[in-house]
Order: sequence, then structure tokens, then C-alpha cells
Amino acid sequence: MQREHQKFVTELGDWHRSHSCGQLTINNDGEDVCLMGWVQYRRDHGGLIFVDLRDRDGLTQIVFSPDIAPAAHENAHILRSEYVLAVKGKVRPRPDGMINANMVTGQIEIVAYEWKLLNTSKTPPFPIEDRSDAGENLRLTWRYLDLRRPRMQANLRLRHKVSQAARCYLDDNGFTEVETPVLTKSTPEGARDFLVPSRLNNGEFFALPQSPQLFKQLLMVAGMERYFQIVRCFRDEDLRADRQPEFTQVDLEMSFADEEQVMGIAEGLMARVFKDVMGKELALPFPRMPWDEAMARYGVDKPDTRFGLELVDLTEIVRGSGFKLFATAQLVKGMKVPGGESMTRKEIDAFTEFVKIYGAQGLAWIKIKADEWQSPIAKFLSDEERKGIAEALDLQIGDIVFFQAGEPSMVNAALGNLRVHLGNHLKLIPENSFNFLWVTDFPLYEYNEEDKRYVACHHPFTSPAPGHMELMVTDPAKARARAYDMVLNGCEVGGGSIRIHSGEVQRRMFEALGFTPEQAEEQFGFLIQALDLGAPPHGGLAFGLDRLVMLLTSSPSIRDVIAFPKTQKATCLMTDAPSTVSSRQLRELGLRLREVPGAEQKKDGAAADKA
RNA sequence: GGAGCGGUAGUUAAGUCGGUUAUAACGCCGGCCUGUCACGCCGGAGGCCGAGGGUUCGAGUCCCUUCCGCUCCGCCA
Repeated sequence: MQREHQKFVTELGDWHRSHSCGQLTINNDGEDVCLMGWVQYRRDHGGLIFVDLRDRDGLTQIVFSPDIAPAAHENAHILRSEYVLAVKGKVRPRPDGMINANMVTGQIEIVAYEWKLLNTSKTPPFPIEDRSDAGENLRLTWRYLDLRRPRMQANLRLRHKVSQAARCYLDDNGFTEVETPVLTKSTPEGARDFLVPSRLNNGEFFALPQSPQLFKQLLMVAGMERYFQIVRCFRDEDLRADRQPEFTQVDLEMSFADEEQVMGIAEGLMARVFKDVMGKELALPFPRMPWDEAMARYGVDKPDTRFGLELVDLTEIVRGSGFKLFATAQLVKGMKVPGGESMTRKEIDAFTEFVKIYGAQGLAWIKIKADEWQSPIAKFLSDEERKGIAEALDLQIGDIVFFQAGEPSMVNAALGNLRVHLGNHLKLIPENSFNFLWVTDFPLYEYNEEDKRYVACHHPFTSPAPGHMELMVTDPAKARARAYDMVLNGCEVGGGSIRIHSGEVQRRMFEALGFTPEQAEEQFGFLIQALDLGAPPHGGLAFGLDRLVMLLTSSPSIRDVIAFPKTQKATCLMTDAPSTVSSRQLRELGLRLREVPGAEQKKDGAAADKA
């Protein structure tokens, strides 16, 4: 059909758009206008034909009338969804009773006197409208059509505004935007690198940066004093709703600054973004919470402080309990849900399944009834223990308490995540609220079971807390870092630290991480050398732009705020990347594949070689 | 590496205990229609039930393998 209609397609010629499709109101009554856009809906009455024309700004109703402009009406019946149209006509008020209150432009319509078909369109694989619930595979395959939807356009435009606000704010505060290499050196710490083979240096590889960390520190050594960049970062790890292999950071670094100054700049930046983009005033400064307290009260290092349900440590209260699980556990915690006594067995079973994800064996619970504690475990608890638990949790009749006992990391993960799950399930989270929180005093290290060694909790360039230098070697688990995360609604949106600016300290850090001096020199020699050449004290922070915009747009995934995201398997359904390359390309790079793709079938077996 | 959910017409979904010609809505095509606005009315076309194998007289439905999408655990300095 659209092929037949091709013959109606004409050039733009000297037509110029006078207004957008979201712009015209009753105030433009009588004006001659020219609109251009896509056909959203057509309503062909045989006589009158209505077309809702869409551009990035909105919808405007066009009327093709055989009485007023027969020439314009003659062929208008060919118009179909997503045809590209230019219309010249006159703005007029809609007749009495025909006003559409749901449309910004609903008081008026354009009577078409002349129009040009600029292009036809095949029937799109899914309708271009916000209420369309096309599957994600379709949306990603036809991404440019998905991006035509107003919702996605609004997301990208809001993202742009956030970037813009950040740029202006940082510029106002004396930061210089500096670009850093995308082809850089692979470093062993942290996430997996994306590697790029070097044609001019066969057998050697660049890595795409996991972040510009080292370069921004070197810019401080270079005397830039205040640097920022809105920069792509790459990490070859498994994806999540809030994790893509390439993502964007608003990255900044400051010389001669301590935590207070970095956090102050970061708060100011957020305030500017919220004011410019959301029209909201943020209360500064943001509340702060040491990491220990966050773990104790919320079980996670990024607490969602929009609702209660805090965790309470009961370990000591049940230390000598007849309930062996509690008595012997390294950590026992409880979480009270006020009014939760009405929960059904089915609900509780679902919560039990939920916590098993985090390694919990089960989920103990007690319903506080008027006359008894109803619970599978109540009979194991002494009166004294009951009293202690009741006091610690301030129990009231009608509550339910969930318990978790065992390995501290499991207990915290299970209850901490159950807390968030319950917050959603019980609708305890107020809509349109933005709760910022700084989490401070992070551990310097965490123990990595796989490698049997301590690894940097933040990154290996993070300065230990004052007085914790000795602990780096003597008791690494106790050492604290000068690191801070900015948490928004339970989501980590930013993180940073005061860096090590002494070559000597940096050498000790690598030593503590198990590097030999030779390894440290080989991997990070250029950094250590720079620190030895007059590096100023410095620190900084990076925001996850995608996550921030995801929260500001209430999107369920960062894919909805990235123009061309990857699938969970890190592929692009639109371009079919990644894909194989020619043997010639490989040869130039000095590479040979150990396994030849295509030997096993890539998709559906349709084109697969049966050999 | 692991757990879970999903894949049926262009789209979104229904499809019972394995049993006739696989439904519906929207979209699409044709016709009618001068005030609709997700127009309406009449008619029509449209299916590799993700793919491969198995069980069975018979498979969209049961079993196995596999591919794809999503959520999560591990992983993500």
C-alpha cells in the first residue's frame, strides 16, 4: 500500500515549518501556519478527514474539508500511520462542543489548504504511542521507532537537561571540562575490561576505561585544580536493569579539597539539577550516615530512607537461647512490620522464597496477637527473651516480626532486601519523594573469597581515614576509607573519595593489596611517579547519569533513558552487534580465534551450518 | 556460572485434563460514513503456536535439548 502511495511523495521544496504541533492555541486563531510531522491517527469520515499530526512537541488536529479546500481533501484519504506530512493551513477554533480538553492544542484545529507527503511508512511493527506495551525485544530491534514515542523523547530531553544543568553548574564553579582517552591501559583491579587489539602493536591491547579515574587524578597533578567530564565508561560485567556495559558518569575532581568541599559541590550540583530540571528546591546539606550504621539499621550500604522498617540487632538478647539457630548464630536481626499480623501464610511463604535468593535457609516470623505470640518458633523462646525482643523492637499488638540469623552478610542482605521488597509490597514508599543520603566512612577493604585476599572497597587510590594508615597492614578489615556514596531513594547515584596523593602511601596501598613492588610499578608506575612529583591533595566524585535520570523519570530501567542500549546479553538487537569480523581484519590485528563462531549456532539455527 | 518469568496472527494476550477448522482485541486491507479525536458501521485477509528432537493413534498443551527477551543471585575497584 505504502508503495502505491510513493507516487504522492514530493520534495520539501521551499516550505518551512512555522510552528510545532504542540504550540498552537486559541491565541493563534486565524493565522496561516505550516506544520510538519508524522501521522498519528487518521479519522476518515468519507467527507471530512481528521489527521492528528505529531512532532516532538505534541499533537495537532488537521482537518481536510471538501467544502473549504477540495484540492487538499482530494487525496488525503491515502494518509496512513507514520506517513510524514507537511501541511499549510489556517488555525481556527473548533466548533462548539468539539473541544478536546485532553489535548494541549485541543481548542483549535488546522484547516488544510495545501499539503505535501514527504514520505510514506510501512505499517510500524508496533504503534507509536505511550500506551503501547510492545515487548522489549521489539522495542530494541526497532529502537528508532521506540524513540519516536513521546515518553522516550521526554526521557532523552530530560537527560539532556540534566547534563546541561551539570555543565552550567560546574562551569560556574570553576571546573574545566577535559576529555580523557577512550583507548587506554588495562588495569587488573576492578571490573573486567573491554579490550581493543592494537594493529600497530600486535599482541598488545588497549582497554576501554572503566572510568577516567587515573586520568583525572593526573589532571590534578597537572594543576587543572577542578576537572569535570560527562564521560562514557565501560565495564564488561553482567547486566541488570540499572547496569549497562557502557554507561555515563558526570565525573569530577578537585584539588586542595577535603570531603566537605567535594560533598558540598556534589550537593550543589544536585540542587541545581533539581531546580533547573524538576523545578524542585532541595534541602541542603543532605543527611549523612556512616556505613556501619547503614548496615546495622538497613542491612545495605544504600538505604532507602523513604520508609521505616528498620532492622534491629537481637544477637545478644538470644545469645543463650534454647533455640539453637539463634543461640549460635553470628548475627541475629529482626524487622518489625507494624500491622503485619494480618499477613497471610501465602504472603509469608512468598517472602521466604524471596530471602532464599540471598542465601537464607528460611524466614522466621512471629505474629504479635493480643493473647499470644503466634509463630513456629515462639515455643523456643523464654519469657526473658520475649521481653528482650519486645523491648528492642518496641512491639505492639498486631505487628509481625521477621528474623534472620547466621552469617552477617547473609542476614543483612536477606533482611535488607526484604525490607525494600516489603516497602514496595505494602506501598509504604511515598510517590514523588526524593530522599538523598550520604553514606560515609566506608571500609577501606573487603575480603574477596575467590582471590583469598583483601581488595579495595572503593578503588585502590582511595585514601585511608586519618590514623588508619597502620591498620592497612595490621587489621585491614577495620581500616576505614575517606570514601562517600550519594544515595537517592535506595539507589547509589554517586560515589567518590579523597585520593591518596602521596607516592609513599600509594606504594603501601598496593603492598597491602598483595602487589609486589614490581607489579605495582608495571601496572601503576606512571601514577606513583606522578604522585612523587608534587601531587596536590585531591578528591572527587562521579555521578551515574543514567541512574539519576532513571530516577528522575520514574523509569523501570536505565535502558529507558539511554538512546541505544544493549540487551541483557550485551548485544544490540538493532545493529546485531557484536558480530564476527573478516579473517583479514583479524590477521591485521595479529589475532586468531580459538573457536570459530558459527560452528555453533548463534540464533534459532535458521542460518546455522548443519556441519 | 546459577534461579525464576516469558516467547501463540503485524501487536497485546486467551487457549481447560493431550482430542474437530487455534480464539479475542487492536492493527492491516476493501466498502460505507461531513465533526471525529484511540471515530463509527459492514465485510475480509492474516499462524513454522521461537527452533530441534522425543512420547502418543493424536502435541500450542507432556518430556528433553536449544535460541531469544526480561527480573534476580553471583559478578559489578
